[in-house]
Amino acid sequence: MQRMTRQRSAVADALTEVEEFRSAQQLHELLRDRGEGIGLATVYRTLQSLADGGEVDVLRSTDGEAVYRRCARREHHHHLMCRTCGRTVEIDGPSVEAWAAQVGASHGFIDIDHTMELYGTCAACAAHDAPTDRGPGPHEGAS
Amino acid sequence: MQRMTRQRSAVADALTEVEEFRSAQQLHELLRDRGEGIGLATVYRTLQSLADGGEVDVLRSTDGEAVYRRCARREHHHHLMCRTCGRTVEIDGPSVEAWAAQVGASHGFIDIDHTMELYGTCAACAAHDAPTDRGPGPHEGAS
DNA sequence: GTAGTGGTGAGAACGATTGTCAAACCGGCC
DNA sequence: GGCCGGTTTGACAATCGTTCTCACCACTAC
Repeated sequence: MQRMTRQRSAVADALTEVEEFRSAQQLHELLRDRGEGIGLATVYRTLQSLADGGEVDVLRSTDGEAVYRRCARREHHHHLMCRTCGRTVEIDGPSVEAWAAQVGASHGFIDIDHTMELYGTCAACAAHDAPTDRGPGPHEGAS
Repeated sequence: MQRMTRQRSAVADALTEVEEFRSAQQLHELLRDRGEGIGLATVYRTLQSLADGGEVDVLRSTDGEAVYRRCARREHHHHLMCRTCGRTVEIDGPSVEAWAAQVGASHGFIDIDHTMELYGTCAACAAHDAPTDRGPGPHEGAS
């Protein structure tokens, strides 16, 4: 149960090469451009099964699109993403885990889980922007 | 610019009463049930403008649906939500803010922003479940 | 070779959200 | 109070990401 097909390894390979989060549609387009004959539905299915198996991380971009990435580490970790170029850095948040569990417990909650992502502007992108005028970005409302 | 119409205040009122995160569709249904004649598009538009004005917090449920909530505090804060009943607690994360800024800076990122939500099972729901057998829940993959 | 099982892909279906546009409405002005 | 012009509304179409359907293909065991 779970064969390694041409399409499946193509998706896995693409994810390994690409270091950033990509949407299913982007990956599909990338694979088609590369000459891989692969259907969109297959890309979705494959990504989903990879995600189920913990092979890739999934998260939702702010506009609700699911984006996927193969991460170097399999343990729980977080990401710091450049909001301009999309460059991503994997980071640890040891204190966050502990803090989350503690806050949860203090409110009587158990089985605490959490999601957390950092966004910023990386050094390279900050340099490209007019250094004099970069108003307060569109800070997301929630959380 | 920005009139106070019947529909607009209906949405605002509904959000004030409901203490939990609700999707636009849920709010629309709630208002229709209540007898308010209001269109779905209007609910979306109103929620969006309320969110733009910082009147309500928006976040994405794990299945990509946008959910809205009027929060007691307007400053930045986080949420601890029961994954069973949806009950939500607003929490501070002072250490998180500092940690995020520090981690970002150490990677050369500026203008650090973050999203973070906690999920758990509240005491009431934990009690309702068979206390003997509640396997490890469907822990989300990412983050 | 043949049957069985799982994978694939084109397109339809679906659900959330946004765009369209004429009609209703709000608020200030007379 | 009544009028006027821009704003908001709402039914519906359109869009977009994602999932479903189903006939067909690939691989394995016999």
